[in-house]
Amino acid sequence: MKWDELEEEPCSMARTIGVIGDRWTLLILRECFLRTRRFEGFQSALGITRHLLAERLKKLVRQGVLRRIPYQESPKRHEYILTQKGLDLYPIMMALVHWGDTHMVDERGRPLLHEHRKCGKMFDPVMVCSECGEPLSAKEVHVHPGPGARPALAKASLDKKAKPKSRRVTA
Amino acid sequence: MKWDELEEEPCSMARTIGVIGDRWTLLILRECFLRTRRFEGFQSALGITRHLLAERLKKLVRQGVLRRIPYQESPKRHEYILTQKGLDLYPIMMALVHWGDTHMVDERGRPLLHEHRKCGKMFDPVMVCSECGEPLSAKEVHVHPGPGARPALAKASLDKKAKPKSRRVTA
DNA sequence: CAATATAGTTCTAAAATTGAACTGTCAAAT
DNA sequence: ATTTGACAGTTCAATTTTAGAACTATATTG
Repeated sequence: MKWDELEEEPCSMARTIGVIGDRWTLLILRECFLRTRRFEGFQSALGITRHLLAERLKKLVRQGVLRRIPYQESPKRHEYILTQKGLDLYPIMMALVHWGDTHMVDERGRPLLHEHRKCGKMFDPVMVCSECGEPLSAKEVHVHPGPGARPALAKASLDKKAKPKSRRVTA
Repeated sequence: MKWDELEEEPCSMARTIGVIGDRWTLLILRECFLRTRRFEGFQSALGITRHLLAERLKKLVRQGVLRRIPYQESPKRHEYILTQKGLDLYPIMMALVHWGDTHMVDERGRPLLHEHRKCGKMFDPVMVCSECGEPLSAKEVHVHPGPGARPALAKASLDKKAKPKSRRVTA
């Protein structure tokens, strides 16, 4: 499967993965949330090759996750800042950090603590139901096909002998 | 940077990315949450090459995200099911889906809807502060070094001439 | 006995990533 | 006036990963 195909899958998770689902992109986004804005900043913070960094930044701009804005003329220089679409990735970032905090810390404890400005306390992120406010767990959630679901495959038309070139990516 | 180095970074996000931060692994995990358990099931649902699938499943088992359990003798067959550590990835999955639902849907709408058993309603996942229950956004959160933080680099010891083989990955 | 199902392994070709050097503009230092 | 350094990339060969296809192995079904 090519990676641009991912974004056309009828699956929101696959589409998201098509945009941010690779290792360097996720690390670049971490830096964005830690207020890194410039090429050299990303490069020296991450040790990514300049080639890949340029490539990934270009893609994130194309996708509307980052905006490239000039911060000086002559020589023209730009910085990369999160758009609203990019800022909306925050829950994903926090979920990743929290899982690491829960399952991947060593004896020394957490590398970072998070303080919530509004209440002034150190906190963990909790994912809750928008309707009832209760914390979510996989077992309490049922999925239903939505309006954008792939139409159910007609079982009768599935010829066992046919060798499809690539199989579906969505359940 | 090698990928096993990621897991030793003093950054919970980098460590998490080291475990689940590649495209196929994320898609495999999506299938796990949709109740796929067997090799052929993953393969035909995803169209992943058998080689990579075997490799990724092995890694997820090694990391304690999946458990490999026999479901028949002769020929010995196993299925892959989520451990608690794996189930704890649920908020990450939901955050990915929700971002896609918000920013990547086409005219037809969402591919999947989610029903919360407890309250019976279709919902969106919302990330809130564990202490005050308010929804979180990047601007309201401040980070502090935790007990497992990398000790601050002594500025004086940074020799500009020294060419470090690989730069730090953590801010 | 041949075909099918399941869960892999092995191999080669193609694609992505690394590492290192190179380009170009401008400001500051010698 | 010339060299040095900061910044933001680009280019290219070598290595690593992934894709695609075929093959192995065990047991059941027709």
